[in-house]
Amino acid sequence: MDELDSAIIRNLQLDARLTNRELARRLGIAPSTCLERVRALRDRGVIKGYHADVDLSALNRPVQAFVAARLRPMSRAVIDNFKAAIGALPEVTAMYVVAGDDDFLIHLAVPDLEHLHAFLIDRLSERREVISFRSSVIYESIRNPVLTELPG
Amino acid sequence: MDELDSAIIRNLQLDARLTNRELARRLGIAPSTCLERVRALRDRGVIKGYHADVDLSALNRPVQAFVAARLRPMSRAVIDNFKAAIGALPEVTAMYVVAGDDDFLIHLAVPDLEHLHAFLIDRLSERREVISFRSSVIYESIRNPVLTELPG
DNA sequence: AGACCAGCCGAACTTAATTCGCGCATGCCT
DNA sequence: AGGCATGCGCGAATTAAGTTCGGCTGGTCT
Repeated sequence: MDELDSAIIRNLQLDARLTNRELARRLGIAPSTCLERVRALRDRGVIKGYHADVDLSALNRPVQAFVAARLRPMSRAVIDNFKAAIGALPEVTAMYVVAGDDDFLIHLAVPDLEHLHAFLIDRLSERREVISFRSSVIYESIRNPVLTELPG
Repeated sequence: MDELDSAIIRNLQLDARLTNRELARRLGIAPSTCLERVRALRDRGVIKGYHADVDLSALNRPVQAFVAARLRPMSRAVIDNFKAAIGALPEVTAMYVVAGDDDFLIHLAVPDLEHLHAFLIDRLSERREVISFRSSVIYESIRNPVLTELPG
C-alpha cells in the first residue's frame, strides 16, 4: 500500500470504469504496471468489487428512509433469522447490525410514503422479535469518497 | 425502462466492470445494441456512476459507526454550514439529512475506537449547533442490490 | 563485489469498444 | 389497405484497450 496504490483506489472510487490506460496516464506509469497494481489490489481484497451507482428515483423509488429496530431476545438465532428475512426484502438496500440504543439499522428505498408505512406495518410490526422501531425519512444523502490516508 | 434496461442495471450493480460483450452475451443481444442501451441509461441519469468498493479494513479503517446528531436552530444556514464542515472531514463516508428524532445521520470509518471518540469530542461536541448526538458502532454491514421492480 | 529479487517498462498480440450503414418491425397517415 | 416514417437492433469494419512477456534497473543480502 504505497502512494501509487492509494492513488489507484482514489481514482477507481470516483470512476470504476476508468480505462487502465487512462488510469496509468494519470499516475504517470506504464499501462502494464498499472494493470498489475490494480490486479494485486483486487487479489488482496483491497478492492472488493465494482458497482454501478443507480438513481433510485429513476427506478421509481424516490423515497428513502432509515429504520432503527430493537430486537429481543438478542440471541444468535433471532439475529440471523431477522437478517435473512429482512435482507431478502426488495425494499431493503442496506442493513447494519449496530451497538447502542438500537440493534438494527435498515436502509429502505420505496416508491412513496404509503409503501414505507406498509413496510413498517407488514414487515416489522408483524415480527415478534421486533420490540420497537423508529423510522427516519431521508431528505438528502451525501456520499464522501474514502481517502486512504487519515491526516492527523 | 423495459426489462432489458432492468437487466443491464442489475448486472452492472453487481459488477460494473463487466465488459460490454459479456453483458450483451448474458442479455442475448448484440454488443452494439447493448452499448447503446448502457449509454442511454447513463445519459438519462439512471446510472449515475461507477464506483470501486474498497475494503475499509485494508485501508486501516476497520471501525465503522453511525452518529445521529440533533441541531438547533434548524435554519438553512446552520444546516448548510454543518453539512459542509462535517462532509469535508475524511472520517466521514456518508451523511444523511433526516426527519424524525434526529436531524443528521453520519457514517464514519476510523482506525479504532479512540479515533471515534476523538471525532465525537473534537468535531461534534465542539460545535454550538449540535445539541446532542448518539453513536452506534457497526458490527456488521449488509448491502442489497436494488432490484428495479418492486413486486407487490 | 556478485548474485538475486522485485518492480517497472514497452513492444507484440489478443480482445474489446465504438461507429455506421442496413434491415426489420411498428405504428401512423392518407 | 398501402405507403411512409421512425425506432431499434444487428453485424462488419475500424479504432482503442487489455494483456502477456522478455528484458532492464535499482536496491538488498551475503
